[in-house]
Amino acid sequence: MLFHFKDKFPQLAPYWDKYLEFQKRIEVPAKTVLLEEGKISGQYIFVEKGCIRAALNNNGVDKTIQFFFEKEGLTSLQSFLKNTPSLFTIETIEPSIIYLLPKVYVNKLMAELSGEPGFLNIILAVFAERQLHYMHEFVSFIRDTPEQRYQNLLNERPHIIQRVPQHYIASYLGVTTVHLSRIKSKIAKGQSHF
Amino acid sequence: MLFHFKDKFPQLAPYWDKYLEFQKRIEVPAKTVLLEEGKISGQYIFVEKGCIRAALNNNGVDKTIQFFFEKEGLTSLQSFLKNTPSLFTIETIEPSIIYLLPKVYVNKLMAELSGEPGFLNIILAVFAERQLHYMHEFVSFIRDTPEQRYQNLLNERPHIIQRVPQHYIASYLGVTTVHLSRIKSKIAKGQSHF
DNA sequence: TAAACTTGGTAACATATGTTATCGTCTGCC
DNA sequence: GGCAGACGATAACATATGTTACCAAGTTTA
Repeated sequence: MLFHFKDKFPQLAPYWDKYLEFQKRIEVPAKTVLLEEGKISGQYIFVEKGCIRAALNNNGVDKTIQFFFEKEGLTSLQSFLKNTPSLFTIETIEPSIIYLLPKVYVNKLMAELSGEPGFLNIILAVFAERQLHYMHEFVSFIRDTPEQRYQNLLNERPHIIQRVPQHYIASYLGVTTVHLSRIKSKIAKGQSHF
Repeated sequence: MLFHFKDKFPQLAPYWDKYLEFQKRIEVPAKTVLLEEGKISGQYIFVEKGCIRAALNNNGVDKTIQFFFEKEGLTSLQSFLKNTPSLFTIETIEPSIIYLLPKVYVNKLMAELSGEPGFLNIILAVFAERQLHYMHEFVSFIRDTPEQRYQNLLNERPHIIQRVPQHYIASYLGVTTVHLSRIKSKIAKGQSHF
């Protein structure tokens, strides 16, 4: 969960280089499944180029729950830490270049890093960020309407709307593709009343 | 963020005792505000007895986002760590007995603990749990209907339904009190068809 | 003890959102 | 070049959910 912070925390860079040889670089087309729902996650995923989504199958309906882009790392945390079946699938949206680091090396890396001064603060910052991210997503569902969540996406993470097919965004916002279309057309009409 | 794990991780117990003298014990009635939305969190909150909610004001509408009970600890993490205005209010639901530990002591405690062997694993486990909690809440909004979320509450955390007034639960589920009443009566009808 | 407040149920109506179906465009592929 | 599938817009109708209003039973408080 650390490599995507190597720019933010320069003291991690040597470790990145050291573990580079254990990472498997793969170049894959769109819609390649990197981790299947129900399987156990055995590796950490780092996005060099392209774009990825996490999704789950709910009674035959595909629901996207998160997007990842260049320089971001991910895994199914719960599956990775607890060796339990992953609750979601991880698959590419665009043709992508991915680095995979097997779990054994992640564990070795963590053990090495635990001696690094200041590492505790780094790991706390990383985990706190993730926790706050999910909390904000969750609060947004309690507080905002789907239209407001779409506006938030537009304002705060427009790259998602630009790069990701709309039907993935719809389920991520908690609505159907039909309703997301309605939201967009409503916003477009509103803007034309200038 | 640690004291509520002192039972789970016995090696923390001595620190709990050591810092007990810096904790302020207060006994407060229901609806006592412990942290106001917009203010900066300066202390960690531990629930000895009673029950607490986190909530925010959205255009005059009160929305509950989380509940806490005996032996749980909490704070506005983002406000506490970053010294930014809290996004939510923390207030008691029932008359409660609360322990408050000022931030300076939390920091001291963290510094001391960082030398404890195995502490890294503990803190990672604690943060991972919280992260997964919020992720599950968030995924539930994408995947489930309000009725399903109410059923989940009934099955997984019935104590919430038993102890907390229904209008708090309604906003927590993302619906109005009227609709939660409908959900309950629908479920009751379903069950009576035996 | 009476008034005020809190809590929760229900009805009637309004709005938001889902479902199903149809159409058009684009893109990859053979 | 054409065909199949992916993607997105829209309409018509069905269902879910919100809004407002009213009622009733506790509970707190003056």
